[in-house]
Amino acid sequence: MFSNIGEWRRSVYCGEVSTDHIGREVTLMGWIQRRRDHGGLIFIDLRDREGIVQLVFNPERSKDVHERAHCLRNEYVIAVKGTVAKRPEGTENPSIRTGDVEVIVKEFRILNDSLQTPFVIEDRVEVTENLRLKYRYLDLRRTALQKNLILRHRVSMAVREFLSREGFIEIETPFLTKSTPEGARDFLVPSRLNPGTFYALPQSPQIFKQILMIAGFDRYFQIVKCFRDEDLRADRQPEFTQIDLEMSFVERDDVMGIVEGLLYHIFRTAVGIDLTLPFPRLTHSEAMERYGLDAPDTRFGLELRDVTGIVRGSAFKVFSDTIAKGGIVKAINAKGCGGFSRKDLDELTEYAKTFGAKGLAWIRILPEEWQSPIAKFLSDEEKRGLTEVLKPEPGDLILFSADDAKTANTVLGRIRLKIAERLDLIPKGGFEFVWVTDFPLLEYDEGEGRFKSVHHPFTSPMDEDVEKLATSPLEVRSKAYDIVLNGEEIGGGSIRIHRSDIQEDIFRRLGISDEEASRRFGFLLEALRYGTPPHGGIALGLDRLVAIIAGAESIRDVIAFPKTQKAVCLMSDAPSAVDTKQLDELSIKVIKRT
RNA sequence: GGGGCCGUAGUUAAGUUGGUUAUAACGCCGGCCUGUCACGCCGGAGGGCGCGGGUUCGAGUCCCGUCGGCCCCGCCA
Repeated sequence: MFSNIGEWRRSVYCGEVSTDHIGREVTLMGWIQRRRDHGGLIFIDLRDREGIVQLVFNPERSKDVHERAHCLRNEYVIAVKGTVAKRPEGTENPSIRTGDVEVIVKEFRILNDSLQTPFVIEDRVEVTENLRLKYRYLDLRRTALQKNLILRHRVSMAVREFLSREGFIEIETPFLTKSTPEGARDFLVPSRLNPGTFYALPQSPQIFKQILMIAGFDRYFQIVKCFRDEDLRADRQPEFTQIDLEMSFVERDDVMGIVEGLLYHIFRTAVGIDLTLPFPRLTHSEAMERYGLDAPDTRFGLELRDVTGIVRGSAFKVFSDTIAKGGIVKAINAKGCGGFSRKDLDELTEYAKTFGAKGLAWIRILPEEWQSPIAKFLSDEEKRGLTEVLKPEPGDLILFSADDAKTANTVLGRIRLKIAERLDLIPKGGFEFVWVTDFPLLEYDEGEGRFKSVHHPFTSPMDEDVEKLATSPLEVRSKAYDIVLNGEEIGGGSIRIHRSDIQEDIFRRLGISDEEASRRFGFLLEALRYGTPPHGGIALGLDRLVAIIAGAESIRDVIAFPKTQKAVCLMSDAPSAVDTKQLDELSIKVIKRT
């Protein structure tokens, strides 16, 4: 039954057979997508990477070939020789690219059969994700995923083209590297040759790329896997890919300019869209004030308003007490949401609570009155103030969050997104970029009782804020910048500290002792003393970028072999236990925990 | 560490206040069919409801536990 391909070689991809081939003999190799057996005529859709084409087995052409075609089933792999013909008038299929032609089969070889697949290989067939992940090789046969991975390839090519042209040199950095104390949890790799010691997989090539700048490469880039052992999300995998780059003798605008050029080139060549440059910029505090989040979705309005000044002395104690304690009150006018039911509002409140809100105050704007549990506490003056700021009209819904600034903003920022989703305010198919700049350098970690870097400890403070490091460290801004696309952070970078004295000072302020700093980062601190040029860079999340371009819900749909939320590969069943012998060689003993 | 949703033929789903033999569509198998393309028509096979307990005369339906998938909070310099 089976044949080898022998001397047969593909002459054209199934999806590329066109009217140009009419009358010519072609050789195709592919998978059987579907069989339509009319008893007489048999039609088979043959699929390969580029698409499908209809094969015709006609008993009048060859009784033998037609006879043999009866045993063909879905996902069998066959090679076909036949003549391309224009389809008879009226039988064209405009829904496929090859729909004007068909291949009259003269001869075919069955290269392999297939079990019945656990699910049908078709985009419109919805299958649960665990099944898709277990049979990833079948899932990847579907055109949607093939398209995504081909898009990903085109984006990668565009990156290499553009950055090479701009003088960036692609240099590989080690995967077996050193654990760093700050940041995410490391994946560790035991060293057999050095029992009891471990490499860490890189969370990013950060230090290596800085050292490449010290080494004088001037411009570096890499499309590189990074590893972080943290919990997964729709947009987070334990291993993910960064477009990593670093430049010497630059300031912030130079890096941002290169990234804008890079994204322009990516969208131009891989997507066919001309972006408008430059991208708008927001400072971090502006983003927080107007959108409540440091990754604002600027595709729609519905901006947050600060009403702290209006309700400072309010009889509604939740407002006035919060403000008295240093908090703020933010409000949003959800246009046209006045019809939200009590249940809707309760659900919204529950949602708000997941982000730390204690509650969510609301006012329904009716033609004659403001309907709300808090309306009776609001003075006429407060109502006037709110009216001026929020411009409420009958049918609107006003929502408030009162809390410390960060919580109040976050809560209402999330509510803003929820409302926009519900009101269908988010334009489909668009790409809105925005830079977020002027991040604080440090934040205070209550849990650990120390300062932490907002970006990373190598980020340079703003020159004009350096002296505030000693007096009011939380007010020091950094030379960090994030690039946000459609409300998702797709990259972040900064100008780095290029002086060892400042770097040591920052480590001290982060509560990292000189001893620890030298143990963990000693090689960097030493390198910084040997003529380090000013430098900075950025890393873009390739998975996220491609996912957004592809319109994918999750980055799993743009990664060939992704892991589940428990970081398991359902296809290969990694991670798994290993032989005691392997552990012995590594001087590792597994402790069972109850 | 926590919250929510989900798990029923190969697949996707339905399954009433617990009550005869667990439904449907697609897929699969067989037959018929020379212009279909989500081909059509006829016929057929296929599951005991993720797993383990419990309540009950009786459990996909209720309870407890457990495993797995997804979304989210924390976490992700």
